[in-house]
Amino acid sequence: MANYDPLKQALKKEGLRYTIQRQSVWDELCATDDHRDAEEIYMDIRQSGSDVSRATVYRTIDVLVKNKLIRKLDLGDGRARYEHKIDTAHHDHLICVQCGKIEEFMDDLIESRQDAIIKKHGYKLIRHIHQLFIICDECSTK
Amino acid sequence: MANYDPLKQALKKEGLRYTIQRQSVWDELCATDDHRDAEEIYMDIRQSGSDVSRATVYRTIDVLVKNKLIRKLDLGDGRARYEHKIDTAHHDHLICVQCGKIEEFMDDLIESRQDAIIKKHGYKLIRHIHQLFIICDECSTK
DNA sequence: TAAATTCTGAGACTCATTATCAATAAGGAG
DNA sequence: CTCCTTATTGATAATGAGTCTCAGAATTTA
Repeated sequence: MANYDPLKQALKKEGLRYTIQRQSVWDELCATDDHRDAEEIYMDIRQSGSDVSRATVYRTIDVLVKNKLIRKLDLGDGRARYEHKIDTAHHDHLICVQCGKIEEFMDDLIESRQDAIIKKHGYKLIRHIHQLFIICDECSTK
Repeated sequence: MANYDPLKQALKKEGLRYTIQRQSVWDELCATDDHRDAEEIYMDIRQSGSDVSRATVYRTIDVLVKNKLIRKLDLGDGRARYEHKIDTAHHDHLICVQCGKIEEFMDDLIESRQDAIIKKHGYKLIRHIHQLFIICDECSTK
């Protein structure tokens, strides 16, 4: 159908109302493939002419994460980053500890080994985090 | 040599003094194989009869992490956990999202795939985080 | 022993995130 | 379309892990 709208679907599922603020947050998240923190997203929304409070940005992000429209990344530096999941396949992250650049990687073999480990223990996998902290080529030649 | 003392070695390397407080923190960290947060470690030190301030616990932990005597775990819940690295091989973690139990796993194939990915990009691996969030067998039968 | 330097502890502070609550807006009933 | 109920918003206070500050205590060096 032409009107497939993941935001409205998620809100309906959660019994929440559709508002311009929530739309603005979602739009901003979809606007780039970056990995931004809440403050950056908040500032970028203002930049784009909309006005949504920080509180609403945080609240909306929570709903979107819960409904898997966006992914939350914890890089261990105290600020969560977010990326949208529109038209993206599963991937994990390479993070340059020097310049902060974030790239994505995916390895079927690693994924299947993970599953095997879980199965061996008789556990159920809920989610996983796999981050490779590196020094990128640009940073290492400086 | 019989007097190999990793704490004293690390302190010397950092140009820091040896104190009873730092010894207490190190002793407490070595006392269990648990994955405790700073507050738990602080309380356990008091429990054991010593008295070290929270500030000193945090400060000492930093030195120990920097010198790889202990490992810091970030589970994404806002509290860092610590585990000592005495007589332990490299491993990653399985975390039950229900009961919080933490187990360890290690897979050579995954490790080598990681290295291959880094090499392919021409990067240098500094460290990695690989966490499998699961529901353990006990929790799933409840 | 004295002087110089490092450590410690108590509490103030930071900073990302969450909670509070009065004012506002959405959505349904009529 | 208007009223009414209920959810949402924004401003700001609160939270909580972790860090910083600084005066007094301890250690090392001279």
